[in-house]
Amino acid sequence: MCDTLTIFVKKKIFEVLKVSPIFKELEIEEINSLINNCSHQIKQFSNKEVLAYSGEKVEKAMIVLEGKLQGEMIDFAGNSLKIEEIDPPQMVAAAFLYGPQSIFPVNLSALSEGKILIIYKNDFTKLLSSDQRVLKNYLNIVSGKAQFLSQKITFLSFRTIKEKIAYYLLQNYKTGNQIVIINQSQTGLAGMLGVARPSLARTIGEMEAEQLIRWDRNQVAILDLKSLQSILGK
Amino acid sequence: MCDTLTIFVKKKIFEVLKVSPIFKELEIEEINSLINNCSHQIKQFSNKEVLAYSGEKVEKAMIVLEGKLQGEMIDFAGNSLKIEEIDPPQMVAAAFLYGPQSIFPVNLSALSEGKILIIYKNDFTKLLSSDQRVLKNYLNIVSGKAQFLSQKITFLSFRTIKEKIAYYLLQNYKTGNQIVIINQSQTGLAGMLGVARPSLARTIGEMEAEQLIRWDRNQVAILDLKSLQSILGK
DNA sequence: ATAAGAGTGTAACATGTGTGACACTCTTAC
DNA sequence: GTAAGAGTGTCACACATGTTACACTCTTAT
Repeated sequence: MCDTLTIFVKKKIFEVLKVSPIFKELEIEEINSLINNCSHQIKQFSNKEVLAYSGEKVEKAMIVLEGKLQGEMIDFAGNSLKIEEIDPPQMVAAAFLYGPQSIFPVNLSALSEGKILIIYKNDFTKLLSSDQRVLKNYLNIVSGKAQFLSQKITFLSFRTIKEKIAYYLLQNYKTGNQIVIINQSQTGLAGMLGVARPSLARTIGEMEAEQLIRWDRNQVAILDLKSLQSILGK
Repeated sequence: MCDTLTIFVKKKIFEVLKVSPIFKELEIEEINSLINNCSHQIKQFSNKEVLAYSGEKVEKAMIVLEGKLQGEMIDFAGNSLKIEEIDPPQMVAAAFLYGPQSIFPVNLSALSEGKILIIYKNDFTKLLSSDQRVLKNYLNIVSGKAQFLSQKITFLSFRTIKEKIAYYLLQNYKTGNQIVIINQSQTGLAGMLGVARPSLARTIGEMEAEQLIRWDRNQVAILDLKSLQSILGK
């Protein structure tokens, strides 16, 4: 019984890995042989468990197989600024495995229970050099992370909440459709933008009063595109 | 005469490239043969010239050979937030050559006249796959960039100017020496921290009144290390 | 020496945001 | 159906920062 369970679990794992960015364009058999050629382990984590602290050395590559993790910066007043959420089949701290420091920039904690695949750095390096495609994928991931962070800086550089909201909406705005879908609670968005939740609500209220937008749950209607743009363009 | 000049210039270029992070551990002859196997060009730029605008597509790898460049974000009030300076023999926008978007995150402008080496993306990709060491170097550079940006986020995440100052000083503080050297004017520092200049001066004044520091030109004496740390640690 | 320019100290004021509090709605599970 | 929890709207208050303005020092070039 334990055997069939193990087989079942393994099968599921490889299905997750197959759609993982790091193994893009590889077949399950290829992934299997690559993984089995380097030592690795599967770790179970529970909800709210902290998997790594900011400042800790990054010594292993981690890929989320099940559940959800989050990276958050703890500022020194004890408040936390959510940086990103990590779902399967994403890699954790990909941009911090190499480089001059290789130190966790955020606290890594679990938003639910789940599983991760762990490969130690040495083994991961071998894995990278053993397949050109994996290498190319990894490059794309790391560059993508840098771009994500750069994006984040753009956000934090805005002074007012109104600017942040305008920028966020215009980023997710597709021409032709006046509705922007927010797949996040207002509370979550506040964390994302690095502002206090009541302040966000207040500003949203102001922007509704000005007839710029209509905020409905997770749907936001853009009422006055030009004025919204002029908040940023002025 | 033109020939000897060319040879002289070429020699100088390869000396710069030899100490460049991307060609670390390679000999001049190896670099020469790698470069000559892919099409490239040398571009002269003049002071204050803008080499790339934020949002533009990144299609080429650039390495600064001479002079100084800067990346700066222009916020929508027209103020600029300096992000980093790029000296020879650094690579420009290394983290934005690959990845899902490959778009310049900042305006790239010249702080002096100088020269850059340009290699188009396709050729650069070939270069990467043709030498394992170059590839490894590139990985380190890109990861380093991500880490730099992450660092920057730490800065921008601080709420108060006092926190920013404390963080900045403690970062540049070497144990044993109570004096931190600021190689920047107060005005420049204000730009770096993303705050208004009078506000910075005011806060410095407050911190001097509290006997935390003594600010003298570009020398800052740390008077009360523990209290300074507790600004961040609280 | 003198003028010009950059960098600095400082003040009064306006404003945007965080804080803490409370009531209300909506969802979910039992 | 009901209770618990998460998410939301809103308020009064405190406070940190930007803004604008002016005077002062220091450096540099003429």
